[in-house]
Amino acid sequence: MHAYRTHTCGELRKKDVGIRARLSGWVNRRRDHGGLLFIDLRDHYGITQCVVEPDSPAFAEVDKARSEWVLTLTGKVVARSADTINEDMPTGEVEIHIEEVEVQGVAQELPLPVFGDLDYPEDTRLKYRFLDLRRERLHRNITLRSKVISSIRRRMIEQGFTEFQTPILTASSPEGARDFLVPSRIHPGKFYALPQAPQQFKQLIMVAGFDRYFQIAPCFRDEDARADRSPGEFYQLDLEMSFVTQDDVFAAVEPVLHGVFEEFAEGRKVSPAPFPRIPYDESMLKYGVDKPDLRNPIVITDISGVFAREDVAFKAFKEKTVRAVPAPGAAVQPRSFFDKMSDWARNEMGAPGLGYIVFEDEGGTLTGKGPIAKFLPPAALYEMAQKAGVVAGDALFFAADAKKDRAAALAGQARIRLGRELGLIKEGEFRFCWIVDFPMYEWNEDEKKIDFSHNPFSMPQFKRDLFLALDPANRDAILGIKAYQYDIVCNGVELSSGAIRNHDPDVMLKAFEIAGYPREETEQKFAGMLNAFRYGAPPHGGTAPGIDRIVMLIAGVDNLREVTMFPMNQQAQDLMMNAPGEASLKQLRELHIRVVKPEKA
RNA sequence: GGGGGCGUAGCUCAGUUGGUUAGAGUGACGGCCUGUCACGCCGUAGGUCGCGGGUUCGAGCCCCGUCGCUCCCGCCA
Repeated sequence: MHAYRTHTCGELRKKDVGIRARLSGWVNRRRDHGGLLFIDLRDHYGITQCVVEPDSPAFAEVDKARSEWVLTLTGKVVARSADTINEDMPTGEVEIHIEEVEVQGVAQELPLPVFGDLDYPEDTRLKYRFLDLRRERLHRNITLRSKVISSIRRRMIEQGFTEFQTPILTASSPEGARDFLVPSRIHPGKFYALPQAPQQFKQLIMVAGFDRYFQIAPCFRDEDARADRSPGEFYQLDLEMSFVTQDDVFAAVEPVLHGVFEEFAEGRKVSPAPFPRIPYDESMLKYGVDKPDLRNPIVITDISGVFAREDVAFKAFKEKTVRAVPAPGAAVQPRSFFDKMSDWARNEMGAPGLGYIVFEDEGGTLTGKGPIAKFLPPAALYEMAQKAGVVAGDALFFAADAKKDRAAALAGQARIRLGRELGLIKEGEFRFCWIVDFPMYEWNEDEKKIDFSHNPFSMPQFKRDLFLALDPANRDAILGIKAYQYDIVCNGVELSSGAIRNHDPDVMLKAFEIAGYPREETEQKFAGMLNAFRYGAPPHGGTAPGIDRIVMLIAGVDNLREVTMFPMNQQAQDLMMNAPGEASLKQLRELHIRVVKPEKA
């Protein structure tokens, strides 16, 4: 008989009755009936009830065992009597009558109980991650993550993609985030950077003549954490293809994402391919964000024109961008509902307020109620209702600002909030969309200069010779340029961004020049890639959906730590391994590093 | 860097307007119990109320500072 087990703890069934079996696992639960002692033994696969009676030679030893001790139990598999069958357990029709026991590992009193489904403080969970991971929910999530990744990998390979590894110790990659640096021992004063993404490598893979590359790629960015953004490191499904248009990339990615979500949907609805394509400008207008949650039925409208009418006396909104956010059925809400929205806009959004009108039906005519309504004659009210698509019983909230972007953003946040507060968001659905035609550049008001608005390696949607001839001072023309740049969004979560890349060295130098980088600097900073592009570069493009966020959506959790095996805390510390830690003087000397601690304020 | 929330037994939490010896559940320990599956019953131990200072006759509670965690803003295209 095997030293540790003949079966797993999730394996034994009625058909096994009569055999002698050996199980190893953790004591999930101990129930002492004096003359009779039950041990629920748990391993990765499941739980099996084991029983020992006082006349068994093993009784005294089993009696000592406590929660989370590791035991090897040997005994006969016995059918439970009809009245003791546990239908909630897969192994509930049988139990083991313990004849032998071996203690493999004892456990101290637990700082974090494994049994039960209570919530525990994050620092306790992180410090004792190995205990937290034993618990059913986390154990299931991490297993799910693995299944999702193998499903992705299988689907990518089926579509003709090939997986390659790219370096972890590399040069700084220009994704815009802060780099993690690794000092070089051999080259004093020089540093490797951990890749923020394998961006340049995957483009070089295309230049190298490979096609359809993918990788479940670790990415490193030294930026502060959020619930859906781990500090330091995360994984992307990184992919790149040659000789493709934007539509080809979409057509390659859609079946993978749709397939994976469908595979683990468990009854939830998944957008069929092709996913809707929404231009960036349209998304900013209708949803006020570039990552709309399409489960939310609210659509924002621009009604600046209504407040500009001569017969509208409400001066505060004149000459401003006014966006209307419908609140379907909100007429029945108490006054406090509207006050709370306004408080929220003031306190959290830094807005002067959030005006509103409640639409009602009075004898067949549409009327408006609320502080602003009296400034609008019936004709203006009617025009507004028409434009915003509201009827009697609905309300309209107004986001107004002299700056278009700020009005859009406030409206977008109000839309999200109203959707939640009014219970309008349909659960049990995965609604995908592509956001396309991102602007290539944006105006940096602080530094009074033109910046790349997203990925600097995207191909501008502009005729080559006209682009090369652009005057960098022609701000209007430049800010109007769109890029072949796209995001994929699911339920308001940005899963990835991607682009058709700029593979033309002249266009690339020009693109950087417009953003204020002299040619020499671009040449030097991206020497590897620019150089490669001068020896025959294919048109190529790709994208990189975030693995962690995909698993979060599928697992239905709102924190990355629920789907990450060994996460760090918000301060980017590993409380279990005590990382980051100090380096010894010897290590520092070898690396030619001296530590200068910040002065305490 | 900034803002909100939290910090009381090993663990999860309660603790009224500032007022006697800070409680419960769970876990631990001891006892009883032969069919439980969150077993049940009885008992015992377990507390620097995050830390420091202040107000007060009196502080877990109020004030100031500080530390830790968390969520958000900045940042991350």
